[in-house]
Amino acid sequence: MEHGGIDRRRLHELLWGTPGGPRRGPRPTLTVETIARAGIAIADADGLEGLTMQRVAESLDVTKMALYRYVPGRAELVALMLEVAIGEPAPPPPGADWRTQLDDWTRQIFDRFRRHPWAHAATAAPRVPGPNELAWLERVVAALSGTGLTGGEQLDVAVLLIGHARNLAQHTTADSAPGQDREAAFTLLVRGREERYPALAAALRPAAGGEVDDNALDFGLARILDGIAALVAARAAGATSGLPPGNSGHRP
Amino acid sequence: MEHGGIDRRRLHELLWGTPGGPRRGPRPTLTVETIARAGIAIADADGLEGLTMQRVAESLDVTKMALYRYVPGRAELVALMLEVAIGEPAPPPPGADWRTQLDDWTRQIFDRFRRHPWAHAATAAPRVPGPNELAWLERVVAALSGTGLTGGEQLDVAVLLIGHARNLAQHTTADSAPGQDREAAFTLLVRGREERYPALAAALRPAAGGEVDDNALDFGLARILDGIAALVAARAAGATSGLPPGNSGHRP
DNA sequence: TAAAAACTGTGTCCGTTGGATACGGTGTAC
DNA sequence: GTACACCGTATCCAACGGACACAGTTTTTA
Repeated sequence: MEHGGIDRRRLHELLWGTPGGPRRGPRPTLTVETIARAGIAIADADGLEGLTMQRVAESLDVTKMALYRYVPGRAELVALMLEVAIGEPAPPPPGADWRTQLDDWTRQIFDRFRRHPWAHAATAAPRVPGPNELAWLERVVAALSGTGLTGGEQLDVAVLLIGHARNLAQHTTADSAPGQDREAAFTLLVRGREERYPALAAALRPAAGGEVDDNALDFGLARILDGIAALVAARAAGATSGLPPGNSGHRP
Repeated sequence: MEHGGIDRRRLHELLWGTPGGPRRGPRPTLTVETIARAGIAIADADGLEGLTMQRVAESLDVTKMALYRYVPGRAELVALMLEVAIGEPAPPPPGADWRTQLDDWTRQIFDRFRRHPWAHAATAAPRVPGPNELAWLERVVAALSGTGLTGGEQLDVAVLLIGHARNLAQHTTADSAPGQDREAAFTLLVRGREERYPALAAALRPAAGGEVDDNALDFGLARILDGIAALVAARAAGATSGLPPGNSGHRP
């Protein structure tokens, strides 16, 4: 199944189209957003593979085929669900510097992804971005507009941060502590294979210290923001001496 | 479809089990690895939703049900495909410092993910790691064992780097330049909506500079490694003064 | 050497899925 | 008022993952 790809034209119209004027015929009993919210509820509970057109229709008290009057197919429905589930970003805290804004931004989008575990799989393929998705992006770029970073670099920062948030939201499966499950599973696998994975065995030993308060989201975010801060500082220093904002990577 | 979850016990046996001694009955015509490689070829060409048991069986000249003698089901097949497609990591360049090693490591796993676009979707759900996946992890931890980072932090670095590589492998869809498609698509969407996305519009303006040689992988990787370097330096300075390796995040 | 046991690949069957299509009812514009 | 556009529904279909019983093949056991 998965009959063909997604209908980009209709999806774009659904994401960006205006409500439209008066129309003929009977009044629609549903809305695209209503359908999307029903799908979100199902996917939140049973994951993306538990989302069937039948179940969505049942939860709305309509027939399965009625949904196709609003949505071209299942793939487009998932795309619309994503746009609705991500929602609008909260307004930035006024007067905060770029680092505080990006820190806050990453944690917010992390929360959204964690609330909807299926969102990770839904964003696995290249897709048509919706208004909300662009609004989130706008916030990152706006936070960085004061720094010396170029436009392309600002977008790269957004890609970097959203990737980290999304990745960590997947690893943190809501139920227990962020790193606890991971380390426990690894410890079981490495046990008896210490000669094959010596460094891993050493790292998993309790004596390695620092496991308490381990939080992969905080750790990675702090590292990323540190790295961005270093670049911002370099740009600020270079701008006064007329240095062009060229390649600042450390590729050996 | 997607009949139930994956059979963790059989998958663990398939990933970690030994070849086993002599067995009764007719000799098997297939191998699990043969099946996995056939699946990889199909998924590489037509994506994960083009992967059906029927097609895998046809490409191996057997019946669909014959595959179930080797693999519990489709989900487990995908997991095995992932382990085979990722493969063993290349040996680290001898004598390289941790930064060079991690840089090299990230680019290598980025390449693997880019070669198999379906791998991103295959790693969307929490899974049972295989020997190869653990070997990749081992390399990161080994590279960092000389630094002052704790075991948990070393694992966090691995999560951070693999997340970035995987994320960028998705955005870079092999065909064209890494950031070109992205910016072109964004520009089209923002056009006519500059008042709604002002910062984004400014960032996408050609006058923003720096678009040339834009590479999101290089950019993010350099930022991450810069951030890790700062932590390593702080740990090295703190170790001589007896500072405990506590929280070094910058949460405001 | 004969028989039993274990394992293989195959054919048949089933429930569920996404989706196409044709139909009758319903509301608006001319 | 009437034609037309739109709605929800009922029916139908192909493709999918998988269960199950069966017949053939090889090794172990008696």
